[in-house]
Amino acid sequence: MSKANQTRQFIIEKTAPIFNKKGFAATSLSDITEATGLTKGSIYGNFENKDEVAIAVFKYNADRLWKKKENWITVYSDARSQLMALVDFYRKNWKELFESGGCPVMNAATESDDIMPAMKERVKNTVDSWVRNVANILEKGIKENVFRSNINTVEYARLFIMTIEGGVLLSKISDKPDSLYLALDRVNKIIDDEIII
Amino acid sequence: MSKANQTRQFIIEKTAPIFNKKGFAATSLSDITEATGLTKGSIYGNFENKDEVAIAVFKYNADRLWKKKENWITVYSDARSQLMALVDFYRKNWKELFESGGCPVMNAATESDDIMPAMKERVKNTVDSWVRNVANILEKGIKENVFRSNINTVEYARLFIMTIEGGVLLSKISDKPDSLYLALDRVNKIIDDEIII
DNA sequence: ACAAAAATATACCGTTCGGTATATAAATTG
DNA sequence: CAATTTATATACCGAACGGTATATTTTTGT
Repeated sequence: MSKANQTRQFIIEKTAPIFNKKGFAATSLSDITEATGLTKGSIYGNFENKDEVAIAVFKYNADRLWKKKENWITVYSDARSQLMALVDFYRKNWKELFESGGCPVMNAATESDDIMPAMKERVKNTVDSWVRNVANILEKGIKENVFRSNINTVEYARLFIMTIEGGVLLSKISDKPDSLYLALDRVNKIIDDEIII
Repeated sequence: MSKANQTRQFIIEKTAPIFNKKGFAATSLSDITEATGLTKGSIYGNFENKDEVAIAVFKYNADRLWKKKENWITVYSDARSQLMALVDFYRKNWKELFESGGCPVMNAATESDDIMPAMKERVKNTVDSWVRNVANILEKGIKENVFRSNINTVEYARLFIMTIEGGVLLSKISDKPDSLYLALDRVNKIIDDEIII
C-alpha cells in the first residue's frame, strides 16, 4: 500500500467512530484534523471533500461490521448453525456496537435519506447485500434439507434484519439491551417455528 | 392564545418537516427564517436557541403522529379492533409519514443519541408512552376477555413497535413499502397466533 | 385613544465552516 | 544519490454559522 493510501486508511479509521456517533453534518473538518493529528491540506490531499470522507467512512463501518459477522458465523459450515450464530452475534456484540455509535446502516440511512443521495444509494446497496447474504444462508439450509423448502427466503431475510434493526433502535434509546434481546428472541422463535424442519 | 404563542406555534409548524427531513444539525437558522418569512430577531424572541426550536419541533412531530394514530384507532371502542386499527394505521398512512421525513422518533433518536442529551431524554419518554399505550390496549383486551391473560403486555407492545420501526427503516431505505408491509403482516400474525384467544 | 409592554426587524458580532493556493517535506524511482 | 513525483503543512479565503444589542413596529390593557 502506498503512503497516500495508508494515510487515507488512517483517516478513515480514526474518524469512523466520530462520524458514526455525531453524524455526518455534525462532524466537522476540525473533528477530522483533531482525531488524526493531520492538517486540512493532508485531508484534502487524500479526499476530494467532506462528502467523500463520509462515504468512505460509512463503507468502512459497514464493512467492518459485516466482516466481524462473517468471522462469527463462518466457524460453522452448516446453514442451521450459521443462522443461529447470526442471531447470537448480535446478542454477544451489542455493547461494542452501541459504543461505536450504533448500527452504521441505520445511522447513515436516517441522516442521508433526504440530503445525501450518493450516501443513500450506498446504504441501499449495503442493505441489499445483507438481505442477500441471509437469504443465501436460508437457501443453503434448504439444500441441506434442514430448512423448509417452501419459505420465501428473501422475505424472511428482510424480516430478520428489520426485527433486529428495530431492536437495536429501541435499545439504543433506552440504553438497555432488553429490547434487542426481545427482538433476537423473536427471530429465534421464527427460526424454530417456521424455518427449521 | 397570545401573539407570541401564535408565532411560536407558527415557527414550529413551518419548520417541523424541515427538521424531520434534514435533521437537527443540517437545519440552519437561515432554513428557519426562510421557511417562516420571519427574521432571526423574531425567532430568538420566541426561542432561547436552536436547540429549543429543535426540541419543540420534535415534540410537535411526535405529538402529531400520536394524535393521528389516536384518531384512527378511537373510532373503535373494543381492544381487538383498536389493536387491528393500530397496525392498519401504518398500512394506510405510510406515504404521508415518509413524505414528512419518516418517523420522528427514529430520526431524533439516531441523531440525538450521542450529541443532544436533552433531546434523547425526550425521545426516550416518547417511546415509553407509546409502549405504555399499546400495552394498555392489550390490558384492555385482557379485561374484555378477548386477549390471553398470560401475555407480557409490555413486551408485546415493545415487540410490535420495534417491528414496525424496523419496517419503516427498511422501507425508507428502499423507497418501497414492501418491508413495512412485511413488518405489519408479521405483527398481525403475532396478534392472531399469540394474543387473541 | 393612548401609554406600556411585548414582539419583530435591522444590523451587526465573533467564530467556525468547508475549501484552496502555495510552500515545504518526504517518499519513490531511475 | 539525485531527480522527480507525491504527500503534508501553512496560511489564507469568502461564506455561513449561531447568536445578540438595539431600534422599530405591533399588541395589549386601561
